[in-house]
Amino acid sequence: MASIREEITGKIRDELVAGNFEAGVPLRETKMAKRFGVSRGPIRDAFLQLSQEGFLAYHSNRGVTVRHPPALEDRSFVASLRAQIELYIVHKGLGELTPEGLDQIAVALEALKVACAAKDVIEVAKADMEFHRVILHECGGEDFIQTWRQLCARMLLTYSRLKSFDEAYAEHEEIFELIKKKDGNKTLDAIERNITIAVDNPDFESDADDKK
Amino acid sequence: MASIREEITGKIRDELVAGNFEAGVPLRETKMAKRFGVSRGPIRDAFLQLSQEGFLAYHSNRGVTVRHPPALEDRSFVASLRAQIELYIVHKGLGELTPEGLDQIAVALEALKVACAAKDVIEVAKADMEFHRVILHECGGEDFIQTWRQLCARMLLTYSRLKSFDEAYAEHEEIFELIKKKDGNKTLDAIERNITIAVDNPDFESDADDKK
DNA sequence: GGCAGCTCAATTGTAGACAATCAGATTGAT
DNA sequence: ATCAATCTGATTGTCTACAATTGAGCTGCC
Repeated sequence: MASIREEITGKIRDELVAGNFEAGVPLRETKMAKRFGVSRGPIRDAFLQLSQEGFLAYHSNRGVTVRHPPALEDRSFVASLRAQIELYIVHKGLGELTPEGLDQIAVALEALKVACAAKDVIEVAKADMEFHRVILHECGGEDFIQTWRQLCARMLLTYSRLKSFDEAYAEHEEIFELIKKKDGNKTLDAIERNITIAVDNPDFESDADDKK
Repeated sequence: MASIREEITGKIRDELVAGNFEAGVPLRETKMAKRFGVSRGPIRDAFLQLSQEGFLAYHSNRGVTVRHPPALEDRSFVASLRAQIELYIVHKGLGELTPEGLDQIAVALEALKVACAAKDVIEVAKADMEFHRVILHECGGEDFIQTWRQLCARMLLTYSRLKSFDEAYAEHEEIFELIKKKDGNKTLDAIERNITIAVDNPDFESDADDKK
């Protein structure tokens, strides 16, 4: 069973991904503690962790605020870094992928299928990342997951799958099929397309952030 | 004045960089708390933060252990990611660098000079990173610093400037001079060389880490 | 009116006590 | 002797209370 801190961290993270909090507004330890019916301790830990993950901005003695998404011009760079990590790990670990690993990936893909069918954007975002995470994990990329997570966090602050849900799922299904075939080159291509394609789309509000 | 948590985090981080703790051994909250004469609260926070930064490995209900350095084969990839971030930020922000910013960089460079003169490897490592950090900061790269920090942490777990102290300093001085001239291309080259050159050197113990 | 300094409520930072959890040792049956 | 269940000491997880810090509003002087 997960600790309170982990549970809370997950729940708050979900809400941040869902966009329930406006960028820049402060989150109060007391308020969150009351809301979840726990003491401030675990909330504090969760805030600290989410700050490190890149979702919140920590201000000494003044609490945390919801972090602004990256500037438009930086987003493709973030995506590029994330893609590089995934490609590196999959390239390295695809060979040693175990049948059990494949099963795990299949489970994650199934979750994505359900989320897409339900047209639940938040669940799709979570399942999308989880699918990629499982792949990295099974390919032995544990060492890079923290950094990968930070980059994902930045992307999730403006998650926007412009394609239809069906297409989004199809993309990931293709990746899975290629992984099963252990077709290295095609797998890498498919992953790269999947990560970078969603970024180059300026048909969203600019989210003009005021620095500081 | 910094909070206890921040002070403790810094001190433990320094010791980790210095290699005072062997990889894999657990750090105990109680022991640290006694050692620094504070309660477990700030220690806990520090452990959590250092885990996120990549220095420690967090195990649920079982505390933290000193993280193993990245596998040899992964190190150049880590360096590459770090270099890309620095290059991207400097490329973007070199133009808007203010005179005050230049002063800040000069201060950091001076600290590196002192550390090199003293032949204090730990201080050199810290000053080296701080020099780069200030540059990123002054070039408006605040948004990427957390990720950059993680990558640096991985590199610091096996910091080894094989060159002489004088050469190490000279490299950074060159970077500073090029920045002053706002010579974009040459600056980027110099930074890239500085980051990646220290990695391709297998004349160190392998640090053969057992996974898990 | 404008501004320096003060006051105070709100909020985060830290301490210390208690509860939950885990790994290793002990016990006991087979 | 082997192995599973239990016990136990050490360690982390959480809670409550208190201290320190911040920023906003007030006060009074110019």
